[in-house]
Amino acid sequence: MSPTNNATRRRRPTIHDVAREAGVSRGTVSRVLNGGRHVSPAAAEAVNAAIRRTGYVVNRHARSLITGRSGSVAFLLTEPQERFFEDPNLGVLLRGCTQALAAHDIPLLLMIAGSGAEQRRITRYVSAGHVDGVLLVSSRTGDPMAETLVRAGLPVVMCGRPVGRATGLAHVAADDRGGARQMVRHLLHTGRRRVATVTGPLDTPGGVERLAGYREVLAEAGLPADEDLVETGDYSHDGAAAATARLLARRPDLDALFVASDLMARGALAALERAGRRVPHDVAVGGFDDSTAAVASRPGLTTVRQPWDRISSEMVRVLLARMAGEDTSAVILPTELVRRESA
Amino acid sequence: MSPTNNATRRRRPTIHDVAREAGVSRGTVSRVLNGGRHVSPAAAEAVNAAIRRTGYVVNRHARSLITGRSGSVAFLLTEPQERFFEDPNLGVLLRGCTQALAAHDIPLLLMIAGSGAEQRRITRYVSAGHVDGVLLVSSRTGDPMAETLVRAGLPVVMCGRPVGRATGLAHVAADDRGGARQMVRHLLHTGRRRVATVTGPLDTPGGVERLAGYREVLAEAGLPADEDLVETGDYSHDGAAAATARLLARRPDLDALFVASDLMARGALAALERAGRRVPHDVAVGGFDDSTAAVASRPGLTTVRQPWDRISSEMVRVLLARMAGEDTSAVILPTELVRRESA
DNA sequence: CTGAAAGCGCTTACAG
DNA sequence: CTGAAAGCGCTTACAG
Repeated sequence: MSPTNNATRRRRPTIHDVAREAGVSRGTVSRVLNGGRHVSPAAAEAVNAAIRRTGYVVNRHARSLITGRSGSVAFLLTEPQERFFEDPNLGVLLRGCTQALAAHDIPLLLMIAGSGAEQRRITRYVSAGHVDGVLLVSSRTGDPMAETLVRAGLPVVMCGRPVGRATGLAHVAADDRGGARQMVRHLLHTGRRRVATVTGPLDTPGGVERLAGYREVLAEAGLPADEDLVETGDYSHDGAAAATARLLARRPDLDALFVASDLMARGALAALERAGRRVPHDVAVGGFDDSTAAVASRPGLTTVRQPWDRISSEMVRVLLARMAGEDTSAVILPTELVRRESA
Repeated sequence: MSPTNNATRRRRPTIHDVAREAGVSRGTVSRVLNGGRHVSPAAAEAVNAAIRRTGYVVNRHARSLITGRSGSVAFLLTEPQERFFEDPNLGVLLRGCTQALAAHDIPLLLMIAGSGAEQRRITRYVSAGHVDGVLLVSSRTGDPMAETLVRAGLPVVMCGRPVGRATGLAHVAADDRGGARQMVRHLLHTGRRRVATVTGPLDTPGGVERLAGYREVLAEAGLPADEDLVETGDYSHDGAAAATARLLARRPDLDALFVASDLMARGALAALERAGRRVPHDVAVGGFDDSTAAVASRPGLTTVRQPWDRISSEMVRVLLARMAGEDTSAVILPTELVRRESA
């Protein structure tokens, strides 16, 4: 049938071969494999030697069948597909999670739930016990999958603070509000007083929290709340350019602009250039993310770094803890202001 | 032990429950599950109804244990980690493969082999039969994993033409040479005669093939081969900027530049701007990829589109064919010239 | 077309 | 500490 699959490959050694080779029972081999409790040093030694000689590798399917655990974890993305093109953080996150799991010898299943049909298919698959836990990435609120998975009894850890229904979902996030505060405070320190903002979508944690941080700092500085200085963006380059143009139309005197992502900040820079504003001379611009877009930007973008490498490793740590029955909940990680030319 | 894992979840129905419910034997249920050969319509009907009533979902571990197939596929990346940051095509490819496999209900395991230790770990895992096939992405030549996996009897499909030892490895690739030919021909059509190029690394197919296309077209046009017009880049923004500066130093009169990737073309544009050259007036610039970088670039980048969505679907199609024992080999897909302002 | 039975490779109480 | 045995949930010849 499948020449490459079966005929070619020779039979792999089983636990039985190892037991015979080591002169012990299969039970003893299994005990060595699973931590070596209740095994004499001599027996353990003999088994390990036999494993080396035979090249034995455990058959995970057999193990899973009896333990009821799959030994794998899902990285579930419930995003409109464009994010994969646009958001470089996603790649960093995915890589970080893959490698953190690899250190525990746990494979990562990548699942992308765009359409409703895909969501149902994945829910079925995951609920059937094919993975032991889920790393969930979905910026939008009201994502029905989070609740579904939790109700199915699956350990779930989200990336980012869940907006909307406060399910007490475990999550790992950067301190969005604190990061926004750092940036706006910096803009005020450079002497700006008419600080506008282009927010993220207000059904995303980044949208809500960064706007909140912006408002807090302005209020603390005794500056009036002015809704003319606030525009909502959609995390896209062009959307932010349009939002910036609207801000300039309403408030031609604005002297600083806090944009809730680097990609959007690039759009804002383009709009400012078209409007003849010099950056940072006329308008100081601050972004968020410290993505490659921030470095490549001209002028270089002053921005807020999110600790993506730590976010991924913490997500894995929390998920493994939950899979072991512990009840860790939220982890919030600090951000860092990165100064370049734009502000 | 694990409250979220076991206690909470109730026992899932097995094939035995379905058989009892349908009033048939477990063998018959299994036959219905596996295509319904040798099953009477009445029995199939009863089984399907019972599956619906019980909410039965097959236990893949049990199935795998007996069939010897895992029902999953690996997406294996053997890249220096930066590519995940820099190359947006990778995300598109990964998403495309995930979804093409999902249509066949085949989960994708993401594996990233950076270090040698990781390569060995993954080789062991994969060779142990934990996946049925491998989608391999590694632009560098001489990747030892490809050969190792093939020798282990695993169906493998590479993304991009394998450079170096011609193992007759199955692969899917864009027509790099043809794409380069389209671009250089276009530059000549606009009246340019001193066409320089920044290549990709010459141990990558994109580096080798796009350079070959460039040379072919110049030769066909009767232009002299001039090695002063050729610089090797490293697929990075800054590397390409430096390469462009070297070209300008050697050949200040160059009037066109073919850059082997959009990201590098951005670097080239920056270098040209620093040197006071206007694009396209003084120097026409062409990129490769049609990535988001091409759209965001100012001026908009004329480039060559690679059909990434088709590449991913073809990779999956060829891999599934190989897993079924068929012997498909290479698929080369056509590229398309995308005209914007830079050339 | 269908049932009874063997067996995939492992883990885990249960005795000793 | 260790072995013998049961059993996880399926698939697949083998008879009928």
